[in-house]
Amino acid sequence: MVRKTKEEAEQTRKEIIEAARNVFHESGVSRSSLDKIAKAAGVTRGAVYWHFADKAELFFAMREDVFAPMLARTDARLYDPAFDNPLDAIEASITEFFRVLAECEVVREVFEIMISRCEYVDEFSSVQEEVGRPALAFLEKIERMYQQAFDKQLLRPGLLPAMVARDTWAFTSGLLHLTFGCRKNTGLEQEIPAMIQAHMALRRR
Amino acid sequence: MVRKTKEEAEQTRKEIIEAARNVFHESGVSRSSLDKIAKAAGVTRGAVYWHFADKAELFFAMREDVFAPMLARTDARLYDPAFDNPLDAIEASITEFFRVLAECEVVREVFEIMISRCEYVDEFSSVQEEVGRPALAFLEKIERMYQQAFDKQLLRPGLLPAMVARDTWAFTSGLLHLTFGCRKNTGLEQEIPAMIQAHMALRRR
DNA sequence: TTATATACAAACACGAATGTATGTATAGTT
DNA sequence: AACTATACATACATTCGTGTTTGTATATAA
Repeated sequence: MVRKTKEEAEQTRKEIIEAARNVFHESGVSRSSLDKIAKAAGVTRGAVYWHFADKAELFFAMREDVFAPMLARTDARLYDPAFDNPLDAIEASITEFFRVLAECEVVREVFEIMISRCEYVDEFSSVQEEVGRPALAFLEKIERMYQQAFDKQLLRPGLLPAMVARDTWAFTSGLLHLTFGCRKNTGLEQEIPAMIQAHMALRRR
Repeated sequence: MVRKTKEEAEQTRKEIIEAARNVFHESGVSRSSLDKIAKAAGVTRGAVYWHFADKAELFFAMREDVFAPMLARTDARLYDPAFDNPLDAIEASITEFFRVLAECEVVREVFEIMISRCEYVDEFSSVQEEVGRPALAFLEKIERMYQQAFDKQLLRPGLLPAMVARDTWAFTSGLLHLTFGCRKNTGLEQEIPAMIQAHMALRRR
């Protein structure tokens, strides 16, 4: 029962990625042997090595599957022409990010793996850059939006776009990390939309 | 040349912890074999197993060495009676945290290990709780401080202590994570004091 | 129709890491 | 002075994971 059709092969590829996500999330990346992942996917290591060069490549594939759509969704809100107030766009974009995070378990698992179940050394140190780049990009995007808000006199007087952008940048990053770090202790997730709203209210005129 | 004196034994214990920190930081916790750590410390695995039950216990010891003093220093600022404005105390406490982080490489290495070179599963999942607890405690502390500021009418009108506390909480966490995530890309570290000041200025009357 | 590349499974070879058990010289203790 | 616990070093056994190689049935292209 070998030599599947192309569609079937693509299907097993997806199943391997899904299994990897589950095993990574359960055991951490380092302790997730390819054999464990293969068995979780109902295949052997042969199949895994056929589709992916090694564990790192499998990890990257898993990550890319959820990262790109996430960026697309948040950017769609950020640049939604329906908002004539840039501050509303920023708020909507961040809110959308955490909404997806709360609603989609796959996304949540991948983020949790990347935040607290992966060691960024050697082959994986590039992951940190790949995560850092969108983070930097996000900073630049919202700085431009805040600049627009500033030009439109929508920012509270005395506030500089660069500074409030960095503040929002840190706030967002912290919120993301805290959702995973202190998840069981608090009902933080329920409060997130209110926190985002309060954060933005701080800088509205 | 065995059976050292008690002081010498304590010294090798410290050297093992220091070696562990270096190796953890270089290779990540998972890929740091006890043999590698032992050799970095100039001893054999026998010595490591004599002082520590396993890698996790060694990790905990390394962490505790820098965590407790850090908490003491930031709390000292937070509760410094010299500040009659609680907002100044909060600002000083956070500033102090990042000042120590910038100045002390040992502290920086340990935090970097904990943030991006350790997988929080199995034996290490308890670490996440131990880190989450002080984080929660910090939230409660600054919420009380903000409450005092509120009572003294030092908070900008319309702001609720609980909300600004959470905002500062997320901001601080994000700043910490971003210093390691985007370190090489930007000169972020230089800007941190200004960012903290701007963050606090947002909520001052 | 035949040939070939595909999509895996199965087997192999190797290193690396762990935990433990044992050896041993000496600092402390009585 | 003799004894014992200490502070390691050394050796052993075992497990686990990886990368590669080989085998093989079949989809697919010619």
